[in-house]
Amino acid sequence: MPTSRKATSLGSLTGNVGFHLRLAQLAVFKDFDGELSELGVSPAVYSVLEVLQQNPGLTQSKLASAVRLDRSSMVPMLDKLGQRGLVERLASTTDRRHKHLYLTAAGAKLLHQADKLVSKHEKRVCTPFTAKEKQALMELLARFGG
Amino acid sequence: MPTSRKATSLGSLTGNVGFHLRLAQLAVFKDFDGELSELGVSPAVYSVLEVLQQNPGLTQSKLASAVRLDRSSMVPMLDKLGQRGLVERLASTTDRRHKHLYLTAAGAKLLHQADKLVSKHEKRVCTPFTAKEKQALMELLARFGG
DNA sequence: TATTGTTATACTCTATAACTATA
DNA sequence: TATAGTTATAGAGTATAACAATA
Repeated sequence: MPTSRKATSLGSLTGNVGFHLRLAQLAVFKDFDGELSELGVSPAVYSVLEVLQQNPGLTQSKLASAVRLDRSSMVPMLDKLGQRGLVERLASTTDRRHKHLYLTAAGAKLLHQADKLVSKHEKRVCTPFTAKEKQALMELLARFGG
Repeated sequence: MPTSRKATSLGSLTGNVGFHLRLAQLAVFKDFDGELSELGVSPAVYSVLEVLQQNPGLTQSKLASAVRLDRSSMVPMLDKLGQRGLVERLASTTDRRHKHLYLTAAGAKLLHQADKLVSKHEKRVCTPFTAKEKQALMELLARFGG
């Protein structure tokens, strides 16, 4: 028998939120990667740099919870960013368990470049939406408790 | 110095689609897992079972592209489902490169159980939305080209 | 030559648990 | 006892490249 030419049916997956979130994220992350891989900036790296710029001196655990990673997952990531000279870890003087995180000048510069590319990426990825629709989408997504 | 009590600011991440998609997916998949882990059904497994029920006899490559995986990633997954007695691979009689996939009776039964739990999960995860809002969300997500 | 399923392999992301040093 | 960061480890998920069988 020849393979059927009918389009594959997705059945109940059509109404499945998680499935559609995954497909959307796949498309969006792929576009992100196409735009920012030349800078060596993944979505996770971007979120870390951005949060550190907004919150200089943040501790590792607080950073981890802000970007929704385990604090143990933060360590190798910060190791790499440290090796690249983008982020500094400074031991706290008052509570020596804490390390305060700061973007270096190189980190701030890279983030600035990344911001421009992220803007392009966001615009491209959101071409299917009007400004109102994008706003509505973001607002709906936020309700999942993210 | 005591650690700042201010909420961590997310800066431009607030308007970042990919970041919000990730947070939403994290929340949704976590809920899915809480409901269906007892059945040994992950989101990926569920999507495969559902697509096979809808499209009996599908080949591996077509299944892979339907659920957006590489065909090589399909192999270990189908191995596991085969070992669990949920899915059969039948060599095609006409094109011996193809293998046609079928849900077994056990697979259909498990999917039926899963469907009920997925319904519960979907309802719970979508409590923040009216029916109209959910529909709007799904429609917006679909526009990413997923 | 091209395609299907397969294998071997490796990489990314992430979490869990246990350790250390502090508090 | 509790917390911050670390380490070691493992698991899931996924992809790439190359191979055998077949078309």
